[in-house]
Amino acid sequence: MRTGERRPTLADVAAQAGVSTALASIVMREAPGASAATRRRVLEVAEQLGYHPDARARLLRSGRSRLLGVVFGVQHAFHGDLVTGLYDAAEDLKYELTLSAVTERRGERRAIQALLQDRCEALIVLGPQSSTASLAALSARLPVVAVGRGLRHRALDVVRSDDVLGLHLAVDHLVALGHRRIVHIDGGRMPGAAERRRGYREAMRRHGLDDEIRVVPGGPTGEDGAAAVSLIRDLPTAITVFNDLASTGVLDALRRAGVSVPEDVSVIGYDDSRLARLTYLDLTTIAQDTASMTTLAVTRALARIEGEKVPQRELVIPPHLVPRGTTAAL
Amino acid sequence: MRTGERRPTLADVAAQAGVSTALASIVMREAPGASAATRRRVLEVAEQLGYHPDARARLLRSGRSRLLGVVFGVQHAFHGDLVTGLYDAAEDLKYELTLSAVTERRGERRAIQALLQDRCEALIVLGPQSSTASLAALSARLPVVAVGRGLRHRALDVVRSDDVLGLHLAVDHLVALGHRRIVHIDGGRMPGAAERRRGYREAMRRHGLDDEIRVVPGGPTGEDGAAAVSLIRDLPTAITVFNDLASTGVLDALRRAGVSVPEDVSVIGYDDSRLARLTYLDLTTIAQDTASMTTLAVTRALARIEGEKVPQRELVIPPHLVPRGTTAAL
DNA sequence: ATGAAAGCGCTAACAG
DNA sequence: CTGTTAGCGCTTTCAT
Repeated sequence: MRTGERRPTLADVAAQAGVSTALASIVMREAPGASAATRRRVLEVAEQLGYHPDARARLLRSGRSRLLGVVFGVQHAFHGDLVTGLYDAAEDLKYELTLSAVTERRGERRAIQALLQDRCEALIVLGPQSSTASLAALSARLPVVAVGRGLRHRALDVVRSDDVLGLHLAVDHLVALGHRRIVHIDGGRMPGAAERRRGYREAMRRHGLDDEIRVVPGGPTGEDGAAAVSLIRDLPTAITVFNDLASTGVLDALRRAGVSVPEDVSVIGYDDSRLARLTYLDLTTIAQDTASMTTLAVTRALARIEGEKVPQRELVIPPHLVPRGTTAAL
Repeated sequence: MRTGERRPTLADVAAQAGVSTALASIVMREAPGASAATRRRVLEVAEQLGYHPDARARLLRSGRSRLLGVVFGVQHAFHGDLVTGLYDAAEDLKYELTLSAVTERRGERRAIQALLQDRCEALIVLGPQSSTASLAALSARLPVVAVGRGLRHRALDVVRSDDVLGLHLAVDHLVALGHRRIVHIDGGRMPGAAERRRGYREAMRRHGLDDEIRVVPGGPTGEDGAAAVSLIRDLPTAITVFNDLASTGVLDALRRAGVSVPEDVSVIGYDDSRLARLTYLDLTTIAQDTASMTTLAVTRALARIEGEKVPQRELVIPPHLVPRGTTAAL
């Protein structure tokens, strides 16, 4: 189906339009310095020949790639939201995004390697798994922005959600509804778990509920949530859970135990994932502000590329509560 | 943190190692024609200098990009599985994958455009949304493989799952368990819905259950599934549902109605999504063979690039049943 | 086994 | 406004 001929080059277009390649180049990249007539003619020929500029040659010559590398987990629903936001944020800036996925068999190291070969000018790593040290080493080569995980290193920019605040919001909401006996189901060693745990404890204390503090070991999966429920000694009136997925396990375990939500027990998740939005789950949850996070990540990457001075390496974005059907007044 | 110096080029490595760039090039791309000693020395210097080959220059010179463009929906969980499979399939071939995401605000057209500028040699489009005509037009420029949606056009390669067979398997499974009164909840106008509907009807007839055929209008979402349940007149003993997500709605609606699964009613979903695998859902479902689909998609793309003759434009992969906890003998 | 030279498709100086 | 010249960093003949 394909024509055997090679694809047209700028030289072809130029020749066909009867101008030099330099002039054709000016037209193609909409640079000033070509007459309207020429401009029209070149564009016409380009269209007719089906010419598409060769991004690689272009970038090779201009010395810069104008590429922002994004490392993301392709199985990770939340990363999908972030990638969407990143595209939006990069939209009008004259930078392109290039994606490199982390899969079960393709580690973060390989994903990053591919991006380096593409000569990206900065890296935005979603939920980085590499060691702080190795990312910091990378940052000697190009700016690295970590999103969603709080790495502490002077060479790394970090954009993350304020997980401590997230649990403050959750507990405040429950207390406002009259709850006092509130249990937190923990996320173990997952990124963010420590902060959420701390946020829970702080908020409980702030409300004078020191004696009610109960942290039950859990994890990130539905099973973890379900298992955690069975560890709870006397049923509280409300539960804050590490994330939405674990919450679904919690909801299911409660239901099996004959406990109604939110009549008997209120439940709050974390992430505002698609799961939480399912109408029949209708999970009250804490939403991370992906729009702000992605915009800031891109802005920060560009600032580093341009060599601007930036005041702080870490940007902490406040999340917000999304009240839905799994929380109710006592 | 970054050193101000430009990144090392092959010439730097060559000079430092005391060889020509040509020789250094041979070493870097593991081509034959360099002594072990040279090889070692060059590699050593490269490592020490932190040299990374410039993919763009490399490809520019060699005239080919050895790039396979992949268009995928970043929000689409199933696409995540496919992308993972594609990376695996491309692993040992000397082609690289380059991803371009479709988001709510970044249409398939833009995603494809970016890939064209990257000089991909073939396009693999997951769940294409563009018109058959526009994809066919594209295929005049480079091979296009559509995955997961059955486009019928002589210029397009298609790799998809056999949805008709999928529902045969579902119905057969239920019949083997003693079910006869089996309802199908439909997917409306979604890709694959028509085939699944047809597969249901065919299988029912094959089992002599013509009189039991009941197709209830539904859709792809959880809500659709829940709504469909309320449309069912007299409760059957089993339900086949368009997909897993809708199945969760079905399960929830049944539960609310006091119907136990699988004791009273068996339910089968479709996709074997992560949802289905959640232990507390434990949904019996039909799994698409993503490994085969992705392997074949890559193989086919390469065959087209190499200009091989291929017997058929459409590859239909059989799915398989994943028996779990939502189906039981009558 | 190694090196010299040419050039991939394009853009950036500089001339005119 | 337009053309000429020189590469970007690499691979590929073709010599040696």
